[in-house]
Amino acid sequence: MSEIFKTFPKELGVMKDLTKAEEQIMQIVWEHDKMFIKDIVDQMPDPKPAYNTVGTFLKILETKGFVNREKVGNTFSYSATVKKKAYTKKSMNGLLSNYFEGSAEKLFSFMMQEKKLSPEQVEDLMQKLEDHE
Amino acid sequence: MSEIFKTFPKELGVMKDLTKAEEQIMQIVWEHDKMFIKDIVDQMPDPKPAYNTVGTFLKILETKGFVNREKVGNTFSYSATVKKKAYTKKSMNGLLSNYFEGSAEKLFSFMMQEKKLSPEQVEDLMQKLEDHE
DNA sequence: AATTTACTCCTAAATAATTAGGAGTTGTCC
DNA sequence: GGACAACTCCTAATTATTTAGGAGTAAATT
Repeated sequence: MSEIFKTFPKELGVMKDLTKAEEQIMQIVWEHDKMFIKDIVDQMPDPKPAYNTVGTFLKILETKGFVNREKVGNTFSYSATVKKKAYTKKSMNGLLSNYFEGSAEKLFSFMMQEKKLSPEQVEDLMQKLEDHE
Repeated sequence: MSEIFKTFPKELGVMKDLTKAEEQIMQIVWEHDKMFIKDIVDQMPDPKPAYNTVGTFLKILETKGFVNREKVGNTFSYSATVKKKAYTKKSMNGLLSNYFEGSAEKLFSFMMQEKKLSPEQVEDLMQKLEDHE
């Protein structure tokens, strides 16, 4: 693959948004490499949707390019094609631009203020990250 | 106000989600303390929605508890009742739990990896925050 | 005082998202 | 080999969201 295309992965440019119901299914698919519809239904919280409901969403997700289906015996298994990390990035960018003027610093500041993380914890974390590089 | 109620602000428990169109309006209302419908329409990007469309959303937002309207002369002005910060918190919590297993540390790590922020920038930021306390 | 303007309130059309049923196929199990 | 289970594909009903028109009112304009 040429270098140019690495700059335009599907994950960034063309990626659609997920609706809530679609996202719920993706969360399950992301956790399990390959899944059958019935296994997805099993993983859903009560009240569990009908088998065909999940099937419908998988078809939508397939046309949106989020999953791929593969014949296994006489049925199909589904797996994520868009990685969770890629969608996370997209979601973060949305939140960042709508709520933090696109500034990651503002986001960090917000998170710390909300007492989710103390300066000491950030210090430790940073240390670990620096060590990794 | 008694101490007890500070524990259960509307912002945390009962707060509804905004749809995309509603959120777009709120973004504008959040930036301006009090607004008339026509001023909101003016702030919308092209193609601008009809006056009544914005009015409809403001009514929905009022029933959802996000805005308050106030008679000014023979018309109404609208202002946000849910603060942008409160909704930001809710959105962040959603993202956090869906994409970072509820861990702010994981979010921080992700953000740094995505090169939105270098360790040095975090260092500086933390310094500022510590100075503030 | 008739016309225009700017708004209100109510209503509904159009589109998108969610949910699932029915008909048909294939394989399995007494 | 008939009954049942598990699946596919197609279709549609229901509900939520988005969009804006129409009728009426009150003030402003000429």
